[in-house]
Amino acid sequence: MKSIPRITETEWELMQIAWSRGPATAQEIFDALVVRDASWHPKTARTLLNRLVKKKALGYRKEGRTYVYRPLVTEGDCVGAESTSFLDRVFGGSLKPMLAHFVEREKLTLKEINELKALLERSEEK
Amino acid sequence: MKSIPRITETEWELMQIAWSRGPATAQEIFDALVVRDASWHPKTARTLLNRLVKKKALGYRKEGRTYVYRPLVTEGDCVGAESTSFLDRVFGGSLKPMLAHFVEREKLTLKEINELKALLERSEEK
DNA sequence: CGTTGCAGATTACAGGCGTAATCCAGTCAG
DNA sequence: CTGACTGGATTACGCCTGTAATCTGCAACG
Repeated sequence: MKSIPRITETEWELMQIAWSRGPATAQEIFDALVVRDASWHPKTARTLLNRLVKKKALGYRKEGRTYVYRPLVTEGDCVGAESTSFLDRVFGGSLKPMLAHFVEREKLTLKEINELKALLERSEEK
Repeated sequence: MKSIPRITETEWELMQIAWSRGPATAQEIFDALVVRDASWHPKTARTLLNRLVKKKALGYRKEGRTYVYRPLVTEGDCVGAESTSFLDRVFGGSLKPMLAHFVEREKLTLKEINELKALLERSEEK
C-alpha cells in the first residue's frame, strides 16, 4: 500500500489540474493555472512541478524535448488523506459534529438537502 | 472583525486543551497533553505556547510567578476558518461532494443516519 | 547567604514552503 | 556557424514548523 505524499495548499492547485486534464506538459499546466489565477509565475509553477515529482505525486515521460507530467496518486487517495487529517485535527475524528457543522454553516438549497437525504438513505442499505 | 490566526497541526492540540479546560498554566496544559500523547516534551510545549501567544491565539495573565494562558480566539472561529480552507482546497469549495465523500467513506450507524436526517430537516425549515 | 531548581525567554537547527532568479544545454532563425 | 530563445536543472532566500537545548532570574532549601 503506497503512502500518500503530503500535498500543500499551493500544490493542490497543480494537482487539481493534473487530475482533471490528465497527462500534460509543464506549459499546459501553467496555462491552466493562469486561467484560474493570473498571478501565477511560470518559474513558480515549474518549481512546484519539480517538488511534486520529488514527492512522487507526479511522474513524467520525456516526449521529444519536453516532459509530459501525469499524476502518480489518485485524487481520491489524496482527498481521503486530507479528509482524515482534517477530521482528526479539527473535529477530533468524529464525523457527526463535522457534518453538523457544515450543514449548519451554509444554507443548503432544498434540492441539496434532498440529495443528501437520498445519499443517507442509500448508505443505510448496506 | 478580527482575523483568525493560522493554527498548525501540532498547535491544534494545545488549543483543544486551552478551549476545553479554560484558563490554565503551562504546567496544566502540558500535563493534559501528556495524557493524550506521552511523547510530548515540556520544552516543545512551551515553545508552542509562546508561538500561539505571538500569533494572538492565546493570551496570558501573570499569576504570581507563572502564567495562566487562555484562548483569545474561539474554537468556533478556528473551526470555521479551517473548514473553509479545507473545503476550498480539497473540494473546490463545493459542499455537497464533500459531504457525500464523508457519508460514503465511513459506515454510519443507523442512529447517526437518522440524526443527520433530522439535522437536514431542521435546516430545511429556515 | 549561597546553591539548586523551576518558569519563562532566548537561541538552535534542519527541513518544508512560497516565491522566484540564474544557469545550462539543445534548437531554431539568420 | 552563431546568437537568441526556451525548457529543464540548480540555486536562492526568508519565513514557518517541529523539536528541543541553553540562558537567566527569582524563590525556596539548607
